[in-house]
Amino acid sequence: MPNYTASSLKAELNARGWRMTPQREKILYLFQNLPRGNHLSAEELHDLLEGQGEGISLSTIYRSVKLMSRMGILRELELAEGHKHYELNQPYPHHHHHIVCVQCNKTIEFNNDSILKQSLKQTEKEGFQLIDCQLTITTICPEALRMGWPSALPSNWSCTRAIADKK
Amino acid sequence: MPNYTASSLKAELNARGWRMTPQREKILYLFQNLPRGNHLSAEELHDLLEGQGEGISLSTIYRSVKLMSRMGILRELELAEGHKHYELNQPYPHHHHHIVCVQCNKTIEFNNDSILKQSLKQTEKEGFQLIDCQLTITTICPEALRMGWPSALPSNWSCTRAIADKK
DNA sequence: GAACATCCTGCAATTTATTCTCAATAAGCT
DNA sequence: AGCTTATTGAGAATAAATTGCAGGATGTTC
Ligand SMILES: [Mn+2]
Ligand SMILES: [Mn+2]
Ligand SMILES: [Zn+2]
Ligand SMILES: [Zn+2]
Repeated sequence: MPNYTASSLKAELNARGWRMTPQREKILYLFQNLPRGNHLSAEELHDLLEGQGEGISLSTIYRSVKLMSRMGILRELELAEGHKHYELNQPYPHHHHHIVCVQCNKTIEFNNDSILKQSLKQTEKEGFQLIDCQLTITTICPEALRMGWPSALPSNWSCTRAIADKK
Repeated sequence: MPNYTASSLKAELNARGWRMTPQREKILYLFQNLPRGNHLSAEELHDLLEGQGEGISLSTIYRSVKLMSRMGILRELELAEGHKHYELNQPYPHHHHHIVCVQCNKTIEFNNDSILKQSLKQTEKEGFQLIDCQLTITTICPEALRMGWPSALPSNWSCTRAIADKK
């Protein structure tokens, strides 16, 4: 995915029969200026824009992030929190993946070029067109492990078996 | 296949202060006998059990699949349909990943051992403990591409739905 | 194996994320 | 400018998922 500008976004929208709007431009701009590692929910995005005096209705937020995700401009993240998060979909070499702790939702990003490469290969082989690929690793973080996971952890729940039973 | 038995499931549950119940056993059994490539939502699981005369309340279904996912027995899939799906979490060499068409939700499974390997490496390097890893590739399928995606698609057109097994 | 503590289930009610409806507006085209 | 239609905002509607509670079941301890 290229780095979009207002006019390249407009071009891409128009090419598909869609329209450029101030709302879409503001959303793109916000994501492009978000520090790396930030993942916004629709609500958070709404509130952030609100705080900047750029009121955009929540309906439009939802419609926009969905559209922009399907266009490959944003990526829709399904981390472990019950709602979606969005971030800019950046091309190689900024493309990255996520490790998530199911105990505390801590999320860390990591780069791995070969995953995108293999995804592209697999996708082309099937005749599909890649929009995004995400490797999400669900884990228990070091803190939870230090606390004695799984037996000594506070009641709620814990995890048990890693599928890592060997090569 | 490294399947759980009723007694090994009971052992794991009890080790964490939880209990074996007929409901949990039936859910495990159902997933273990599900043809490969099937992904069940909570509702579908509920209906399937209902059809087998094994009525289990929907609340219990939800609670069970969540618990079993955190235990690493099931994996929770976030494909592009607005609700979660579940399948058995199988270790190498049955571990697999998914390609999904965002237009019609068609899903293809594929194996790729190096992804699990790299996930393990990355996870250990960070001091986390892996429960599951899923590479999800969001795409446009060949059918939708042939129909002129994105602009030329009739508003209610939809690809043929299928789940194809891939090697 | 009976008593006990507490975990689990089923049901209904509730929460929450996301989509939908529709009249008004505005973008893109000629 | 005028026309067509995509898009917006506001709220209602939908659907997935969670929760509170009372009765029932499970595992543990004597
Ligand atoms: Mn990220
Ligand atoms: Mn699968
Ligand atoms: Zn954690
Ligand atoms: Zn498709």
